[in-house]
Amino acid sequence: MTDRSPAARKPIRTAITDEDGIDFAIIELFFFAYRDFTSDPDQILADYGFGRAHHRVLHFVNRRPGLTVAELLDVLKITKQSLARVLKQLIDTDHIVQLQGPRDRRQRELYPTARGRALALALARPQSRRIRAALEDSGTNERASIERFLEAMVNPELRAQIDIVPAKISGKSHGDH
Amino acid sequence: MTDRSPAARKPIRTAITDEDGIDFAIIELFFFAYRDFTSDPDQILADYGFGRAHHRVLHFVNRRPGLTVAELLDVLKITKQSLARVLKQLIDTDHIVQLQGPRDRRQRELYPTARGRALALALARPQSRRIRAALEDSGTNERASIERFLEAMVNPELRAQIDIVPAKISGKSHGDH
DNA sequence: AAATTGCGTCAATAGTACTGACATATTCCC
DNA sequence: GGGAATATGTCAGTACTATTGACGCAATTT
Repeated sequence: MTDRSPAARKPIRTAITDEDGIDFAIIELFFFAYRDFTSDPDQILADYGFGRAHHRVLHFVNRRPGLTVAELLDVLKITKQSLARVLKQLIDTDHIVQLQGPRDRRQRELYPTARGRALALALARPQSRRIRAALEDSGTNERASIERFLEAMVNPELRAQIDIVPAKISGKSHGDH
Repeated sequence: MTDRSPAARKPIRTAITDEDGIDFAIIELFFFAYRDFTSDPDQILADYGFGRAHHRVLHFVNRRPGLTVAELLDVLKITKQSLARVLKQLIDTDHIVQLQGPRDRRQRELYPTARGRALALALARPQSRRIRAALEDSGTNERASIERFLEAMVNPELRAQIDIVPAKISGKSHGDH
């Protein structure tokens, strides 16, 4: 089946373009943007012996204090076993604590400690700086359109995960500005 | 030094907000958007026994036909040894060919084959569809502002890597001659 | 009482990355 | 010409993140 003839190995010397209406420009920009976006916290995490997995857990536990292990697995889309090691390390280092669920005592509600909150903020700070700078650089007054675009990039079924977050929903939920 | 007292493990029950001016909304949206953005090609790659690493190599070899191994390593920011396995598989399956450099015969110029070109397109198609849909959904007529934002998110020193690409400006570049 | 659920853990495996070391061919430079 | 530097390939060892499968325990549900 596989064509091993020399012809099949002829090199194509022209660059792929936006033929077929494929948006390579944004595809590639998205790759580079995300690569650099995650590189900031990666540097900090290395000091703790943590990886990106720890960051994600820390982030969501801070964003939705009291979420259960099952809920966390659902958001991260990883397996229980993958989470286990990472979560254990974060608990052992007092970044996260588990509390028995009030209604269902089988559940473990996850909360950040002061230390976990501090680390989450430290990790988010350079990312936020980068975003702010990008919004200014690009002259994008329209922060809202960036937000809408990113949200529209998420699978519709999964958009629920986003809206769980407090801030966003009622446009201006008290608390900050 | 580590405070192991009970006080240090007190749970924080309030969600982290945009306190300190941290832009959690976009941080999180970026995470979800990229997660789903990469999930499309991941599905296709699985059929070939390939992973995300193969996708990246394939993409850049198609984008910049004739780039050398060293240049590819620089763009991907991985080590030679990491690239080796992936590249070997792509060559063995006739997705990519190596040609001896014309000026410097130590160099190996990398080119896609017809098959490699086809796979790159197949992988990009769903991503491009998602982008197109997101631009329409979000009513963002201003595709340019999304592009500017993403570009501004990239480390300035590394923006050169982006601009190497032909397409963008004179829609009809010939790659080489 | 029995079945189910939420969580934790053990064992085995895989994919992707890393560092270090070394071989080969080629080119550069004195 | 000959040595140094360069471009690539490869071998060995390690680490991290992820996977699946299986099992145990406690609590809840039926």
